[in-house]
Amino acid sequence: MKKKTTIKDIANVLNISAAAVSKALHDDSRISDKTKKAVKQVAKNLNYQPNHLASALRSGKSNLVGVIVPRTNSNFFSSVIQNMEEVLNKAGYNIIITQSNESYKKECANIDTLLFTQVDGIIASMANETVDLIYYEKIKLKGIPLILFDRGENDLNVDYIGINDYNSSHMIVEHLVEQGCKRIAHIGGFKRTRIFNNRIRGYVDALEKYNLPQDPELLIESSLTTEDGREKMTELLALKNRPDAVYVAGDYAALGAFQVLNEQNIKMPEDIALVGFGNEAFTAMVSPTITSIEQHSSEIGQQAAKTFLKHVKKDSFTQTLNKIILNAELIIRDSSKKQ
Amino acid sequence: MKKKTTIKDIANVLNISAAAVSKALHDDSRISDKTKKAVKQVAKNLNYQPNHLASALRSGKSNLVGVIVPRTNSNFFSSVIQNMEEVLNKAGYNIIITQSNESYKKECANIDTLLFTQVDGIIASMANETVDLIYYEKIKLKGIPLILFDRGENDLNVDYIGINDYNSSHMIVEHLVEQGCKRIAHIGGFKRTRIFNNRIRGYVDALEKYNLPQDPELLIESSLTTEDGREKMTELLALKNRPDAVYVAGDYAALGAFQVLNEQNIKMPEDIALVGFGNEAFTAMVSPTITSIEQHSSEIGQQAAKTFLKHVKKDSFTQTLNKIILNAELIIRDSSKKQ
DNA sequence: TATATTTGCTTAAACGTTTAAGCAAATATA
DNA sequence: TATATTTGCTTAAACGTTTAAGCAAATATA
Repeated sequence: MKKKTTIKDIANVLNISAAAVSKALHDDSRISDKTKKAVKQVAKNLNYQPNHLASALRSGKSNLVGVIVPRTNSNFFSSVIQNMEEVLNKAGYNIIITQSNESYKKECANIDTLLFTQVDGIIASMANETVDLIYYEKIKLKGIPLILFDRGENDLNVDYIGINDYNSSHMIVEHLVEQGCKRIAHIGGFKRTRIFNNRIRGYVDALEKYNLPQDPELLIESSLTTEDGREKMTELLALKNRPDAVYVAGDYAALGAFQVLNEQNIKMPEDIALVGFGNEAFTAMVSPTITSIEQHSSEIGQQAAKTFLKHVKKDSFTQTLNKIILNAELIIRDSSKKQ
Repeated sequence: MKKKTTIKDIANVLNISAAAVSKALHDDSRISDKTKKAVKQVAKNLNYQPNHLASALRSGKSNLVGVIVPRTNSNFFSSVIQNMEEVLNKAGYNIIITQSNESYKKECANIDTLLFTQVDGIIASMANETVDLIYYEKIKLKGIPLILFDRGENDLNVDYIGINDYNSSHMIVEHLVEQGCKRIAHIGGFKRTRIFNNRIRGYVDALEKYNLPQDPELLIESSLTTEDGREKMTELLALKNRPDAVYVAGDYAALGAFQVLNEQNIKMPEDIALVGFGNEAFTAMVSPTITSIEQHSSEIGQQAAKTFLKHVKKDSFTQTLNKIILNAELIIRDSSKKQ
């Protein structure tokens, strides 16, 4: 537990100033190659590790990017994070991952933590619960870039990267119509969340387009947990006039619905066709496999990181609503394919 | 993007020294209640946010704990992290999560990042690839606590929290014997990794105990990816004398094995009984559901956090091999239950 | 009432960097 | 050869805290 090597230790060895050492380590053009070489050699010999806190304090840059996700325990988010990290690492940034567990309170605490840690920017996807944007406004007020992905809000007027939810719903309904389905139900998220509202709008408009019945019984909002999926599917099965297809706006809820159908020996897709959203790994594992929407998580992660880097490159920037909308892909599997 | 409020701003408003403000905010006993109240009120009014970098630099404590996991995208690790976080947050610590993606190189980079960020300690689970412990020695040299969980190494002589892998294997073999299985194969991890070695030893010793054949063909080492599971199961099926049970040392590999069995229409458990390890969510989702081992992730997370806190509470500590071994639980499901 | 202790602050330095300003020596330009 | 520019450093201050040391006033103790 010996004392750490500092820039001053190096300076003492070489009989030069600490400032010169700092500049040499940063390859400043005003330092001779000879000195640079010597400094780097001594730094190595003494096992010098720069003190990140000190440099961050002095320069006002922490080279840390904060990430907030509802949970890391999902393919989508972990893949987004992995790709984001790759791009940011190359640019010299490290990331701090925090999870909100879909709780507004935890999300606020995470924002405080990240601001407290003096991150240079925040990339976030909002919790389901989040309605009040005051904590996100705090980030903007701090003057650091805020980038949202997947779950974002137009009202914040910041960069957003996501898929075309409205079109995705269209694709799903279209696919189900092609399979011969006539009564298509939708277990959606809450309308107050923009992406779920878009999925609902897409669903409704697509029904209209294909002249299908728009029974209010068939459109249900929920938090899209697995438990919600079970519950809402049970409700749908209790209807006098059952649906012949169910489109669930999230894979975890789709899994709940899937379990209920299996338990009640209702055949997919013959009796009821099922479609999820998110292309979680388990959709390809269960039997029958579940049709779902691939959201291009790697692309989203990369774009989010690049957007952040674009902001920090300029020394001044103004946050505006700037959306990057990717097209999603429908992965057709057994739960909806009637051949 | 107005300038940030500092302790000095508060001091100026109240006409006291910055030191007094700092002490008031930390409820120092030598500051009057009146001053404390006034300071806190002004802090609130000016929307003061403490500068974490400055306090960390001065006090030598960052109140940050680094976490390294092979991946966050697994129930086990995300649950460990969640529980760890809860305990640490309560004690005033925040965590920085990094993932190695099972890569030794990435793991080393993560260690550097965390040390660079001046974390007060590191809690880690090693990548499958990791053999060389030099980077972990770096952490010890820095004098900050290092705590390992799940995938650890005795040679490092640090705290470790994990389950009893040897006993778990015993439980599994015992269960399979009870189901009438006679030729039990094991798709294990690499022997060089301590936990997988223990699982292999447990498997071998249990076979001996129950007088079952110890055919070298039936013991296979791998990286335990889903792809490995597919491959190794295919190898086992190609044997002249097939096994009637397969115990896979990881759920992801078990899933690969499961897929091959399903594709070849081999009935579980009648033809071949299957057991995984880790109790990942999907083991309860697939059909038939897969028997697995629950590792008590929440307990592991809490214990790891508490162990860290125990270390930082004392101002000096010596790292020694100190193991907390929890008992795992066998979750019996359809893939191995012959009634 | 005289001395000791406690209370409630202040002063000043420090944590390890970075950076603006400046200066002497070396080199380039007229 | 005289002046201008460049090179290669140094000095000093700063980032925003915390903390050891100290001091006057208030309070407690003998």
